[in-house]
Amino acid sequence: MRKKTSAKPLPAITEAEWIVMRVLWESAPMTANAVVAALEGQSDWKPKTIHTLLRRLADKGALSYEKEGREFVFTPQVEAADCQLAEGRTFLDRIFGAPSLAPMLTAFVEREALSAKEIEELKRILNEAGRK
Amino acid sequence: MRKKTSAKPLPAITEAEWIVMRVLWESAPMTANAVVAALEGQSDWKPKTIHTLLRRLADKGALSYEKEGREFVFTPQVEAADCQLAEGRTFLDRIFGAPSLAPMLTAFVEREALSAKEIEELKRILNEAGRK
DNA sequence: ACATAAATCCTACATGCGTAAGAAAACTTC
DNA sequence: GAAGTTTTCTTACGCATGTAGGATTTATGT
Repeated sequence: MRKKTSAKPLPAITEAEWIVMRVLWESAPMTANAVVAALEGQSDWKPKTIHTLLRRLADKGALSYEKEGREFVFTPQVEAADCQLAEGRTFLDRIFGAPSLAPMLTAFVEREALSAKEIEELKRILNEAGRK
Repeated sequence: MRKKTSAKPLPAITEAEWIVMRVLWESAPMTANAVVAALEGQSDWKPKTIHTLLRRLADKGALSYEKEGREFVFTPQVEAADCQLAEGRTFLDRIFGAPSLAPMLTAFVEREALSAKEIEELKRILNEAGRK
């Protein structure tokens, strides 16, 4: 069975929202306060700001929430890899004019932005990909 | 002599502006009208809109312009690869939380978003990078 | 030089996003 | 069941961005 069969359209996630989503993807389900606590130190947002972001994400379907005692508990409704892939394609299109990784990799190489170690890691990832 | 010595801060380029910059990087120097003509069909912007984008890009130093007869001629003042690298790092940070290409490549692989041909091309780019 | 056409300069406006305060509701504890 | 505390809901506001119209200036042909 193919993966893409039911492909619901992914919600647009803004820059600030990505920070929140990354926390959720790592440790969901989480209460609003747990998210606030997790972001302590990583951002200087007021709790109210984080609540706003959670609500907006829930509004657009990126998160679900259900009451658990006194607090809401949030859970991602979209998968990280799907959103990352979609954002990646959009990004490549915007910056390089084509949804392919090659021009991006070329730009990094051209500016010597990759260490030897990173190059090895990327090769390893590609080799595993090819072998499947 | 190192490359980064004079690193002036790159201007922030918005989504719409990237489309204009890509045209300029390909065929600069260009008059405003040449840019408008080049974007004919690729976008449904009114000429005035494109003029506004050119002006904003000039304002922030991404383009220079000088009068050539009746029209201005625009030339990029920043290099594509530099901007692409900077945007790429920002993007990787925003989406994956780290400025490394590996997580992005992993996400693409994980979703089987790369053809065998693309994988080969990426490997080739990496091999050339390593050999320098 | 004057009219005309073409270019540039200034101004504008809606929407989205980052950021958050204040109001209202709900749960807890006495 | 009233008071206090904690959560959620409603509302807001400035700035950036996409999108462009109108006013003004500049070149050009006669």
